[in-house]
Amino acid sequence: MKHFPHTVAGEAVSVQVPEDSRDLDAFRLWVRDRVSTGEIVACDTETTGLDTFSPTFRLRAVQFGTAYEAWVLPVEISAEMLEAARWALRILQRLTIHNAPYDLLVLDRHAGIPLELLGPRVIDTRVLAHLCDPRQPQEGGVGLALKALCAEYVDPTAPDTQGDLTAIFNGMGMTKSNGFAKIHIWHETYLLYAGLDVILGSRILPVLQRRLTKYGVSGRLVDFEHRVMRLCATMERRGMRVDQDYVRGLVSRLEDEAGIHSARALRYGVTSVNATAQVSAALLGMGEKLTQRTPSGALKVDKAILLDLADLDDQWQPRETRTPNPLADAVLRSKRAGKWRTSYGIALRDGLDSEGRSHCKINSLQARTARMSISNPPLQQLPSGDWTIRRALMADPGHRIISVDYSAVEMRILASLADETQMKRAIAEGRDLHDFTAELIWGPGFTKRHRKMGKGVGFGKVYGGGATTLSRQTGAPLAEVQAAIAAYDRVYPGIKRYSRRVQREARAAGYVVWTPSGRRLPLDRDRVYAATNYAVQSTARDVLCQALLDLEDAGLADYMLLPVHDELVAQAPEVEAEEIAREIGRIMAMDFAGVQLDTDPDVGGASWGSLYMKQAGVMTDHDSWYAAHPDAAHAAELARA
DNA sequence: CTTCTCACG
DNA sequence: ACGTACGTGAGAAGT
Repeated sequence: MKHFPHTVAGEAVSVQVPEDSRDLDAFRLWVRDRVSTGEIVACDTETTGLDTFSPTFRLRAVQFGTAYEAWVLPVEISAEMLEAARWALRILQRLTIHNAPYDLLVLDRHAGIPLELLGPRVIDTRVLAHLCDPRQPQEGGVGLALKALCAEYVDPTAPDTQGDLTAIFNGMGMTKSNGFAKIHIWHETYLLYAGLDVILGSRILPVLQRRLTKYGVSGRLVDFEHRVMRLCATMERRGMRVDQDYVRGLVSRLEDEAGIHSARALRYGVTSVNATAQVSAALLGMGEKLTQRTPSGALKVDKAILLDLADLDDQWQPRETRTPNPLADAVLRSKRAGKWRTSYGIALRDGLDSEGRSHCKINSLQARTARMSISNPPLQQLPSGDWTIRRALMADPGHRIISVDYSAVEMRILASLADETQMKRAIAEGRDLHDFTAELIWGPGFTKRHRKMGKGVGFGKVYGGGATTLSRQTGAPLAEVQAAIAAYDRVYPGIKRYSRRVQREARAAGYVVWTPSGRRLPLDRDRVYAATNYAVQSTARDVLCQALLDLEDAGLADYMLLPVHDELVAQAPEVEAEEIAREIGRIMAMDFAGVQLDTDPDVGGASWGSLYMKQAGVMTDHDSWYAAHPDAAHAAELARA
């Protein structure tokens, strides 16, 4: 047995590392004691990296611990060691893990402990930390990292285990990314830190629980978030099939396209299209005027500005308002192709599991407002105006892709929270909200432009923006925007009233917005106007999460693939896809405090991209299911027109 | 590491 | 009294 004494918060603690069968007997005795006392045991894993689903990934150690004692099981050295860890994971009824989805998926895939078995017994301290304070360090919060939480609440002198190990890796000629795979399993600091992490995890749990009680965050919300976390972990485990041949072709096409347009840019002296200083200098040299500046004072040359110079509208169609600037055009096209190639093409090409599936990370509780985020690859941010990227993602063989989204969910939630009579009436009557708004303000003869303005003002309300920004965003004259906002406030008095109230209540509560779900959202003192947005965005997120749980209760969890803010992407076998989509839509639809939240189910073909194809010919040419069902392609074209 | 840009809802 | 656009993840370039 290896034994490392250490100090945490001025108290002696001990890290034990079994080396053989006899040592494991002592471990088992310790585990039995923990079972009989009913203590919550902290658990953690050490692995070769973060790419849980990669074919080269390995589990190296499994740790268990309480406030004073940790056991580090180097499971990679023997089947017996792994079996002891598996036994402990099965027998321990109450565990705590920091960032549980990671370890749950590691143990599910690499230790044969099903997520469904272990998940319900785990309290995730990262979830508790988010419910206490969702702010990241850069936003003035403690953050959600175990290290930062412990420095704040347990022991400011506790070592930065991750950071220190990185330094050790560097000193041994390894990097942060390969060090966890290469460092020797008996490296003493590695083992000590592996043990300290569970001791710290064990100590942070009661601190966070007390804070939640103090703040008045309900146990119901804690349970809700744990269920959502587990359900998202099952989606992460399922992953999504990638059409690898298609992706390789896509990457190569985008590479060619980026090359052609960067060669065009080179003719104007721009050697790197992503170097904004080069681009702005070259444009000035061509006689263009650049007036907008970035926060740091540099000349701004973003997409909107380049589209103007290239005489293109936001759909990249010629506007014929000026002579197109060829450099602006080349930079735009080269940058887009380059970004799509690296951020989406290569991200989807690499990092797949052995079956060619992509397992994006679903962070079920991430943003300031509790919104989810998705990374590696960022599947929530794939281009939606064009089907070519999403075409790479496929339903399982014999299945079709389904998407069910909420209609104007944030506006509807705002109407409900604000109890805005007119708006609620429009929703109840099934009216298009932006048409209704335009008609209220400008009368039955309202134009498309009026509708767009009304919609923009609505967004401004949701975001807490003002006339200046809206005018800048839409390009509409300031006076016109101001008039529209005034008219909006006149026809929807409840919205302004609610906005004032939620800001007043947030100030009174110590700069905290409380959502209907009982979530506390700290507010920046100098951005109190964001209160409305926080309440609306966070509530919309809670609505989708409740819907996910309702779908699970209805036995539909196996069909889910990915949540996307106000939408669920799913799949179902061809023969029942239409029916499953309707059923998902029916269950997701709900009454939210007197306002109906409607859903819009859509069924595509074999690829996610098929949902974004507008013409039947494109569907039959580029999606295998539609190729075999051309009549359905024509029906889909009509439905999407 | 920061800045800028760009993809999404 | 007045006005404030919300939330993410990621790559490239430059310091």
